[in-house]
Amino acid sequence: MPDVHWGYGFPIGGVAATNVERGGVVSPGGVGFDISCGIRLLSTTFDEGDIQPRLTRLMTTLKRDVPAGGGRGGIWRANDRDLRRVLEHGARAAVEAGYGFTEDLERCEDGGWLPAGVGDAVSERAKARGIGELGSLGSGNHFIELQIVDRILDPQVAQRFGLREGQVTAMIHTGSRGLGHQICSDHVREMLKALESYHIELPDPQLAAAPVRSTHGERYLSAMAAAANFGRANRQLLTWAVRRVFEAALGRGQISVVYDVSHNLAKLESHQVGGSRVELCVHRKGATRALPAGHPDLPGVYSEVGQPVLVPGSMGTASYVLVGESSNDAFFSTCHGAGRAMSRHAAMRTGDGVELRRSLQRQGILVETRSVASLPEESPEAYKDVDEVVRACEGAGLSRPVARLRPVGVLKG
DNA sequence: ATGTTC
Repeated sequence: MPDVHWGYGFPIGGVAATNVERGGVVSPGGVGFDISCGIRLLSTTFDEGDIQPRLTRLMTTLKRDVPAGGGRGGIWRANDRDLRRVLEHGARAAVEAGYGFTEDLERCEDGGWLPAGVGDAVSERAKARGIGELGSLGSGNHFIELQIVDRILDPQVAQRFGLREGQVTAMIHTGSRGLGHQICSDHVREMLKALESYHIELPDPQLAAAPVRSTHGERYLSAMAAAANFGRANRQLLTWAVRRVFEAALGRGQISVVYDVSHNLAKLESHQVGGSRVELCVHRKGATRALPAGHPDLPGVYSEVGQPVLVPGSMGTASYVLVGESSNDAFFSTCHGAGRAMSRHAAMRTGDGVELRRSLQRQGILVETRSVASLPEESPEAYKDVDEVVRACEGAGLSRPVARLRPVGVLKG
């Protein structure tokens, strides 16, 4: 994908499909450490004029109510049984516990959950790291952003997505936190020990892999599904927090899910390859699934137009909503964001966090964070131009732009 | 991305 950059084992912005029936492998490095990291977009019944006078209050409350940064707890004080339900049922478990509505799930990839039996493929350590982080933002490039629909590029599709010019939206970017990270580490280690038994030779241990149809492959995929469920429940819990914050600041209004989609996941999918249907294990790492109109896996509400694709820019630049295209020849995948142009280390040398925050504020973007000092890691300078990335995807026939969103408030981890 | 090195 055009937002490609260096990553662990596989690049971020990469799509790799393996043929399951012919011994194709699954590789944790092809998914990434932050399993099921992804974006959820919320539409609101509010307009820019409704939130501008209360923006400071909205952002302060959001910062107060959303645990962010490392090890700061989660919204849901979950017990072992709650965690188990989350690992097995994802966003559905969060909704059943009162953190949202059944309608939310309809507008999530996979209905918000993948079937996952939680055996010993999810280690006790992974569960211990996850239980206190249910409903937390994390750090790095994770954020909650309040945006204004700046431009509608495809009116018909935008209408179906529930988007109109001047409308307030909220974008949530987070993943599976320490739990997903631990699952990735655990399974890379397990697979490395088993390489010889599968006759796999690798140029680099970061490419650790096992056949999809093998003990190690199946164990990873079931743990990965549990982590994906955690990530989706996490975004559902943050949705609940956003709804509460809006209600406290602005009173009654409606906040709906536009879509929720992962950009770090491997999925078993059926695709047309060389004239026949084959079962593939499609790894998307920093790449977003983008189903075209008419695809059977789409929820009914989007079946006629195609899947919403949620593409965040960098902090302080626009984000996009795209839609899947039938001309997509990348196993129905497209970009996932602007993509880094600088390493975190190089980005830290571009300037001072306090100054960056001030400069964004001058552009009408209120930034709240617990760590101003690390803000330059996420400086817009450190990222590619999202408008160009989106154009490249359109030119390649991967996806088509539907709406451009401009930020007014950002909560960073 | 991450109890930023088990």
